[in-house]
Amino acid sequence: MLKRIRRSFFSRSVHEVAPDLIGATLIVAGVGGRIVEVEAYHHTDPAAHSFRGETARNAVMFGPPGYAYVYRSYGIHWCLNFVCEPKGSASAVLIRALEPTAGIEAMRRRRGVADQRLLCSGPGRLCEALRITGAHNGLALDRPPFAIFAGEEAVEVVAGPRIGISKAADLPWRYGLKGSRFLSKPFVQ
DNA sequence: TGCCCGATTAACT
DNA sequence: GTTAATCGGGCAA
Repeated sequence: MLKRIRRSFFSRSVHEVAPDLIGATLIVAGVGGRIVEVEAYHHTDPAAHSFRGETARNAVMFGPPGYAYVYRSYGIHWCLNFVCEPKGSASAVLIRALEPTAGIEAMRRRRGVADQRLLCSGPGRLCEALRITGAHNGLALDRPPFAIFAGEEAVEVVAGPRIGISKAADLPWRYGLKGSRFLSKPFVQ
């Protein structure tokens, strides 16, 4: 029986929410899969968008938890975050990879590739596969088109340094499902 | 106003 | 291993 995650799930520290999201299922308009990789971004962290204060782009991060923060990366891709902690904390979890479980044919059409491992293994790829754009910025995570379900069984979570950042690159705030073939990059031992 | 760089990806050599 | 695609934030002037 699938248990839907409510907005209150996100009103905790990103360091609790991030590993708890591994194994949960994210569905957007009927398409999605199991979350196998995330990264935590805290407002005291130089690598976080919210580190230098509120701007028009990151305003959603400064709002209440349980909402989607979507931003454009490298002018090309979209990246999806879940806002966490009490309002004003400006902390969020970046969703980096999914194991596709629902709407796989739709994902293949949108992504233009057949290999299931290339559909959602990366923050930009997963947004293209789920058709997430700036239009989703600020939407509640417990209302359509979003739906998030708790994992049905306990999973083994591994941690490591985050990817693609230059500041605070040593912090082990990337979390993944141990042994998953759908990670954007493997975790080093 | 102009310049640099980034929570990326795919297509190169 | 390297590079282009391409946009907005942040900072210097």
